[in-house]
Order: sequence, then C-alpha cells, then structure tokens
Amino acid sequence: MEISSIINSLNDAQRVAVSAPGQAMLVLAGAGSGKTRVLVHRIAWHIQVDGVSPHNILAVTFTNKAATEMRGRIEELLNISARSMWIGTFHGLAHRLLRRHAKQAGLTESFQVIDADDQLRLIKRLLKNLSLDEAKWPPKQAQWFINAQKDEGVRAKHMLDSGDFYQRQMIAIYRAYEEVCERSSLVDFAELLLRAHELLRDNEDVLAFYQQRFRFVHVDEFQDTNTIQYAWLRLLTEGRDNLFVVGDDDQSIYGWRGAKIENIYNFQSHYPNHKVVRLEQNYRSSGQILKAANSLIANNDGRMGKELWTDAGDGEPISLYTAFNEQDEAYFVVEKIRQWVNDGGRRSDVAILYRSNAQSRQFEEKLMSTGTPYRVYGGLRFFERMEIKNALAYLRLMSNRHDDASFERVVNTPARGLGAKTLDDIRALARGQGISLWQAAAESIAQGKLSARAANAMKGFMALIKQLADEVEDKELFEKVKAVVEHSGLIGLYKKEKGDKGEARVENLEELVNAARLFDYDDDNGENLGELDMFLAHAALEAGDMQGDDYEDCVQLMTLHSAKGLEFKQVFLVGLEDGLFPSLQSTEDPARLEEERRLCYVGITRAMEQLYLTHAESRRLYGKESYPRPSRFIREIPPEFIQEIRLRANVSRPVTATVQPRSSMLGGSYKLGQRVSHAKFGEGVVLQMEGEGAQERVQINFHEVGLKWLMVSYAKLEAL
DNA sequence: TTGTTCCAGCTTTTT
DNA sequence: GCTGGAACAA
Repeated sequence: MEISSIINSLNDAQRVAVSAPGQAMLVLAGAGSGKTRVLVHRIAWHIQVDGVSPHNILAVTFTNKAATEMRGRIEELLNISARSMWIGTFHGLAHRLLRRHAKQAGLTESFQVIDADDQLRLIKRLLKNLSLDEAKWPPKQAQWFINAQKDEGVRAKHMLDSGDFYQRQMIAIYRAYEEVCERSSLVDFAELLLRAHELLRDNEDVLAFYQQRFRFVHVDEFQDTNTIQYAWLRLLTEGRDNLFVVGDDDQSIYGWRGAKIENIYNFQSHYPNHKVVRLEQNYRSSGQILKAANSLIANNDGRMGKELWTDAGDGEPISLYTAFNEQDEAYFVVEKIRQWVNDGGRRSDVAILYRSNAQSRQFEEKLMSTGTPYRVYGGLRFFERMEIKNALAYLRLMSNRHDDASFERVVNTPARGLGAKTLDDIRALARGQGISLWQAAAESIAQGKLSARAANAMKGFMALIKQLADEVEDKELFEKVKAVVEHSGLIGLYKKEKGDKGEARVENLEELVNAARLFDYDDDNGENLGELDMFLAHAALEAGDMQGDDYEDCVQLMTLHSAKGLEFKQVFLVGLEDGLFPSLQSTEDPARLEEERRLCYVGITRAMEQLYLTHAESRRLYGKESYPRPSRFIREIPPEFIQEIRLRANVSRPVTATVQPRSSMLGGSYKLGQRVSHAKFGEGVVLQMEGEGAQERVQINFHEVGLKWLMVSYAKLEAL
C-alpha cells in the first residue's frame, strides 16, 4: 500500500491534517467537508506510514453507528482487520475499561449497566422510600441533577451544603441513589464515564498502561464532549501531544445535555503545541445554500470562525413558503414531494426536518392520505420496548439476584398476586437492614412475615428464577433467552392484551431470542464476563437501530437533532416560527438562542440541491390557536438567496364551528343540589347526574372527601 | 385486577 | 388538545 492511496483523494487542508507529524491537532471540520474521511485517513496514515499497530490506536465517537462506520472504512481502505484497534463510543470504551478493572474501579465483576429509563424508575422508587412527594420533587428533575453532577465529575460526598433547601434535598437524593446502585451493582450511563475517569485518575499503574498502549488518540464530534469525557481524554494524552480531535463549534447542539463547546476553546491552552486545521470546502450543498448558512451562523458570537465554500456552482435559491396554517404547510410540502417523485426523484432523497417531534403528525397524516411511503425517526428502539426490558429483567435477576431494579420490574409481571402491601413490607425490610429485595423477600418468607398467599406467590417467583437459572446454566445464550421468554409467563400476558399491540409484543420477544442467537460474543470483546452478562451490557449500551431498514423508498421525517450527520437532496425545514424554532424556552437566553441558531445551521447544511423553508401564519399549539411571527432565522438569511413562493392564489379560511352548549343533564332519581349521605364518605350534595337505570351515576361533593362520581345502583345513597 | 377519571405537562437524545 | 401516569372505585 502506497502513501499515495491515503493522500491522493484528499484536498489540501485534508492532506495537512492527515499527514501532520505527531502533535495535538484540532480539525475544525465544517458541515459536509469530509470530516470522517479525514479521521479515517489519519488513522490509516499512522498504520501505513508511521508503522503503528492498530493495537496502539484509540478512536472515540458518540454513537455506535459512527464507530462501526469508521472501523469499516479503515478496514476497507487498508484492507486489513482492525479488530485489535479500540474504536468505540465513550460509553462503550468506559464500559470495557471498567470490566477489565472492575476491582480497581470499586465495582463487582458482575455489575450491570442500566439505561435512562431504569435509572428513572430507580429514582422514583427511592423518592417513595424517602417519603418525598413526587409532585414537589419531580423524579425527572432529580435524575437530571444527578446526571449533571456526574457529567461534571462531582460525587455526592464532594457537594457542599450551601444551606439551600432544594440543593440539600437533591444532594440527599443523589447520595441515596449512589447507595442503591452500589448495593445492586448497577451503573448508569453517566456513572460509566465518571468511574472510568476515576479509575485512570486514581490508579497510576492503570493510567500508565493505557497511556503507553494508546500511542494515538482520535476523537470525533469533539464539540459534543462533556466535562468528564474531556477530562478522561486529557488523562490519557496531556503532555504527550497525541490527541487528534475533529469537530465543529458551529454544529454544537447538545449543550442542554452537558456538552461543552468550551472544550474546543480550552483545547488550545491545554495542548500548547497544537495545530489547527480548517476544512471549509464543502462537497455536499450548492452555493446559495452554503451562503445562506454562512450568513445565518455569522450572527453567533465567539465562534472559531469558518466559512464554507464550494466549487460546484450556485445551484437553486432557497424557497420560502408562508402557509396559512399547519395544515396548509403540510399540504404544500406533500405536494412538492409529489412533484419531485413525479419528476423521477426518489423519496428517500427527501427529508422533512422539524424542531419538535409533535410536528411530525400533520405531515404523517397528509403523507398517509396521499399514499406516500414515509418513515419517522425517533421513538422507541428495540431494546427499550417494555416487553423486551421485562424479559431482560428476568435474565438480569438470573445473573444477579441483588439487582433491585430488575426485581421491582418483574416480581409481579405477569401478575402473580404480589400486591403493593406485600412489596412495601419487603422494601421496608430491605431498607432497614441494608439488604437487597431478593434477600428481604427470602427473609420475610423464612420468618413467616407474609400472609400464606403472598408467601406462596413469592416462593413461586423465586423458585421460577432459580429454576430458570439452573436449568439453563450450561446452555447457549439464545436458549437462556428462549427459556425466559417461554417460562416467565410474559408471552401469556401479552397474548391476552387486546389489539395488534399484544401480538407485536409477542413477536418482539421472539425477535429477542433471535437477537441472542445472532449475538456475537467475541465481537464485543468481553473481559472476564459471561456471555449473558455481555449480552445484557450490549442491550443497554446499544439499544438497537431505530427501526429495521425497510427497503421501501420512503420520505424521511425527523427532528433537526437526529438529522445531524445526514444529507438529502431535497430538504424541507418546517415550522420556522418564533416560539417553535427557536423554541420558546430558548428565546430569552442568548446562549441558548445561539444553540438554536446552530441547529438551524445544521438543518440548512443537510440540503444538497433544494432547500425549502416553511412557516405558518397560524398554528394550533397545545390546543390553542397561535399566530406566531416568522422565525428570526429567516430574516438572518439575506433576501438575495431566498425566493418566495405561492402555491395557491387564495386560501379559504376554515369556518369556526360554533360550540353547542351541552344540554343539561336529564334527571334520574336524584335532583341537583339534593343532600345525600354515603356510608363511607359521609354527607354531600349532588352536583351532576348522567346515565340511566343501572348505569346511572351521580357526582357528589362530599363535605369530608370532596368530589366523587358514584354509581347509584352500587353506592347505597341515602337522601336527606 | 381492571377500567375509569383526573391531572400535569408540553423541546431536542445518545449512551 | 393529547398523552401518559397515578389515583381511585368496584
């Protein structure tokens, strides 16, 4: 393999980046400028020209997809196997480190990874234990707090009590959460990163080993790194000048989940010998689209500075359509797509991009009514589905009885007569003695604390888990999964569920067995880990692709966030209205507004040939009619790049339906305002009535307990 | 255990 | 205005 094959296909700036001598490097790669190409070729350069073994190379990405693609492209370019090279996501690599050094990281060897959903359930449970009112202490907020602290590398024990009541409570929740995770051997996503950082920071030998091993470290999407991820990279590379990062400050759109655009700026002081290379030649979009994007993003302050250009010509101007309302907007878009397809365009080259998921519906309806195939991105992934998570919880319990999160999840799923009361008692015992729920359950049975019925049910559940675990011990992974699916009772539960839903769930469970069959154990490079545990980790870390690729030619619908990194010949950027995009919550804060602008920049730069911007003069939002102003981002694009279009000369306004006042309730055996008495609720006054005969119901305002609806035939009311 | 009513909440998302 | 979850009645 010649050097030329690595260098020839590159432009000057790309070449400089790829062939630079070993030193810290910041590649500012604009949209569509060949950033992955540069990363791939840089790594190939190290291997081919510097003679570095793949074994000594580390490459970090954010998504599994990016990691897989990069490995594939390196293997293809060099025609070698890159198996020994560490390429993966921050979380995946952190996981691998923690498996290898579980003990030094303070973890048990069988620790399990939990996803955001598991984490939230755990926190909900914990708030109940602490007798905190969910209304006053929203679990989501606590989750956000905990993860934000971890992202900054802060443990509960490090947090000072500022005397602030809210803060103090959050710290207490954080601490309690750490204890639960510790006891159950559970590690959440943020914890993976934090632990991996602490592992390197606190263990000189481990750090030295990996510093030596990774002669060259590469990072994709550097603008999306958070504090702890960057700290981890610095431990591995600082002072050694072997960190190669690629990113684009103009495409930083994840500030709200902890990404620090500042990492790009700080890189320059942390690595004084660094070199900056700008990739500004764009190979994706036509000239006017790029100029519009440049003008828009120029409104942001404190950029690194970058201007995209192309030698591919000006292309068509951007089209702007002002719709009467959101229906009309959808009509316009679908009509344009129809024309595109009529002219021989492929549907999969068309994307409808919106700010928030709720906007997809109107487009779906119009697409459906015209029989246009489409695909919506987002939504639940395979391993996030309820039935799958339930089955996995059984598997987890088989692997680790002390996994409280899984115990909670399936102890009464399918229902086996273990009610709230029984479980509360077991939880109380577990909490009091600092033992797992499984142990507490066993103890309760042994001490005869449970009613005969509950004890039986619990024994049955525990026996089921044990039996499954024993029966399957030496079997193949897929047989373990199959045993769970067949004997847990989940299938029976979902078969009973009415509609297609239950059927789909049963199919998914069958698909899970299949996924286990196909699971490549070696591929995930397990360290000291059984195949089952590896599969469970895989399920958490890689929730599965959005949906299986359907081969049909589909219009693509997605949020602007999910569109990052993709490109389409024809792009519709819809709902460009103040309050929607930029979102209402971002309009006050200049920093957040800049992030919205970057998001718009990302959207514009997805388009290769044709870009349509649309906004509506009136829009139904949260049930109310609103009359939003066109987005400020439209005004920030110079008019010379924009062409306004009108689809129809006149639009008829929908007639506002007159609201029929509901006719007053027809009386049965009670009168409005009648005073009545109920055995349990005491005295009250009848306020409303509906239904007749056996179905007759009355609403009563009881003096003691407030409003209630009661069936007249059951309630045994006494007229006073 | 199940069906209903009530109520809050309502950007963006990967791991 | 819709949805998902919790609370409640039966």
